Amino acid sequence: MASNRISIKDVARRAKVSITTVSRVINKFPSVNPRNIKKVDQAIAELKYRPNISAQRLASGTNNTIGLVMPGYPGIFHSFFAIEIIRGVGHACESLRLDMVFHISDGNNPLNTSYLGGVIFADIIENAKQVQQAHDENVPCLVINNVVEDIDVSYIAINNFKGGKLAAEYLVSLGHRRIAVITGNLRTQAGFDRFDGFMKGIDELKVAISKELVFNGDYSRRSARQAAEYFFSMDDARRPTAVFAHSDDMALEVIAVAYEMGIRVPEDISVMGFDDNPQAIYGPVALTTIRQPVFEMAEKSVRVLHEMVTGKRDQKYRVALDPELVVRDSCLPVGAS
Amino acid sequence: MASNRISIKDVARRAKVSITTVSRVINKFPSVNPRNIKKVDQAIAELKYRPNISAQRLASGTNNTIGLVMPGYPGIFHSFFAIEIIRGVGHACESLRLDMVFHISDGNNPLNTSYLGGVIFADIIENAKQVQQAHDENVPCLVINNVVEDIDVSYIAINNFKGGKLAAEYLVSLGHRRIAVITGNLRTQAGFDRFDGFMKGIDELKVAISKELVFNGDYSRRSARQAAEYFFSMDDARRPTAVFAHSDDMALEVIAVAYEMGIRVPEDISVMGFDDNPQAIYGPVALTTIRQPVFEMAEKSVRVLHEMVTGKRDQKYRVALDPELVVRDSCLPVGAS
DNA sequence: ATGAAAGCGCTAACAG
DNA sequence: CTGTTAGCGCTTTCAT
Repeated sequence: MASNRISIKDVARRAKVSITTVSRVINKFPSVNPRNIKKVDQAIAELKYRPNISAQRLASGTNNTIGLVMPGYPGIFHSFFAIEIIRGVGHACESLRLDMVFHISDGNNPLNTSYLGGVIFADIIENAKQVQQAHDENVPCLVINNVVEDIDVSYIAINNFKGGKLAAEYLVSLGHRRIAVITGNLRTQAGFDRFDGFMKGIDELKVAISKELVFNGDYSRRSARQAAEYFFSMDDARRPTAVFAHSDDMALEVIAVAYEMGIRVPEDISVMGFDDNPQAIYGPVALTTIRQPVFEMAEKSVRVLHEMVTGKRDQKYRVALDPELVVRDSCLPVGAS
Repeated sequence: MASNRISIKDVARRAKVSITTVSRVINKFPSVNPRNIKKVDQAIAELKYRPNISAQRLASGTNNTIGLVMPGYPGIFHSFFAIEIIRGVGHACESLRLDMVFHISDGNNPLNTSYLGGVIFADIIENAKQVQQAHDENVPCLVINNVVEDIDVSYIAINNFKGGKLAAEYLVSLGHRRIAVITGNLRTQAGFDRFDGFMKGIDELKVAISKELVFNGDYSRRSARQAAEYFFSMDDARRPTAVFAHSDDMALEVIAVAYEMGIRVPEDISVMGFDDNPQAIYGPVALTTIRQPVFEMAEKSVRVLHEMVTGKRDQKYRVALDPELVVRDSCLPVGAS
């Protein structure tokens, strides 16, 4: 432990008051004589005193540490999603003066929640047990990016179904009929729902999509490249006129492959992404995409959790935020080149 | 605080032993009767008991929480560097059973280190004060990615100067004479050193580089795109035959722009990166780059810090790791197309 | 407005 | 191998 030898006693002695008074000024009780406040503040400064948080927590029985547990599967850290979550949660913790302890988990080791005021699960992938456990242990918890039905916990999710549908409707409205899709990891709820929403949307509009235009990706650029090479090597009659990638990153890769092969976007083919990653604005074409408010979701999750931890909220918080269509330059009506 | 009412006393009562014995089995003391271990473990399981970490810390005077403070400037979170740091630190904490509290900082608010066993600073950008403060407060701390001379702290850095030089030497050995460079943020030590090393390397080899071939970037893809457009619009006599981007991300963007403009890599122009980002292997050409072991550096930093925190290391740890050249397919001898 | 004293839940001598 | 007893540094009654 850091040499933090000076304790509240030293401060009290130096300020010639009781430790209780010192405690009071530390915790900004209103009932302290201004003179004493001054003396104590001065003593604190001179002694470079910093309260021992473990002691504070033990004595007060409070805990403003929250855990952020992220699925640890390979590649997640390179995704826009993960970064935005970390940023959003980190930012909110900073402003609420909460400590965030960060956990990468593959779901195998049980989570030690004993020193956590609450925990935020960034998606549930292979680690539903941990959520169940936290819930069983009565630790306030909240799940991000996942509509959870089987456990009675709070969540803030994105309506990915609607996002997929939005994409389908937009592309079809542009006259596209041969629309390829590069899915995310279908074993995740987000991946599945986007695909599901897209297909249902297509279906409702009486358009059919052949199986060969569905490429099972995994959010990686690598899988997008494979998909693009596959689609672009098709002969004219079968080749898609539009491709909907389930992440902006993948869409960007599709565009890159297109240019490498001398195919222009959007003139020769329309490309649509999902995320609204700012990176996607500065390429050769600004990307048309489905925006999902990840940062906001992450921030909100901290605020809600904090309310639960502090007892200001007793009931569960369960919402699915709507994504929205962001039209930029990478999609054109079919035949408009 | 999470309802964690059951305490060590309850366990002791239930197992019919003293709380000390319970404490001993919790902390895996070797000297406990197997029978008692069993009884205690059972009681713990039945009661769903989880020790109160604040109490443990207060009583033992230890603290296995470490802080990771990252500079909060825009864009950092989208960099390979930041992600690798988080991954590496997170991973090492996981295996050392340390808690990592994550801090995004613009360097303005002072850092509260009172509950931190130690602190890792991921680079120093605008926040040298915080490092100084932690050092003054006697909190074990370690700086990553920065050779720090003016404060007496430990650091693990990368020899970026050497990295830049390596790039210069390789490109020159390939016969290139008009070599463009897209720098990172020159106000960071890493950015400056890479550039410095590169220029010195060029210089030693008696090659001159005109000012117009130096583009002041900032690690963003956006700046790389600007740079590429600028370089590629030059007439044949002035146009560079190779470009060295100070990050793989930027190099990838250069390649993308090249293909968009019908310029082939490496046939028409050689491109070199810096990082060894796995993303850079799957593009149209596998990227030749300078590898810097960021993940390893991050992991190592946790281990070293942990030694400092636990008193197993008393002197400062100060190293600069060597980067290495990774030759793949994006650079060709000049005129070899 | 202030202080004395009793814990918070646990670990660490110290005996036995 | 086990239990008793002090604290760790702070907050919180309860008096004053």
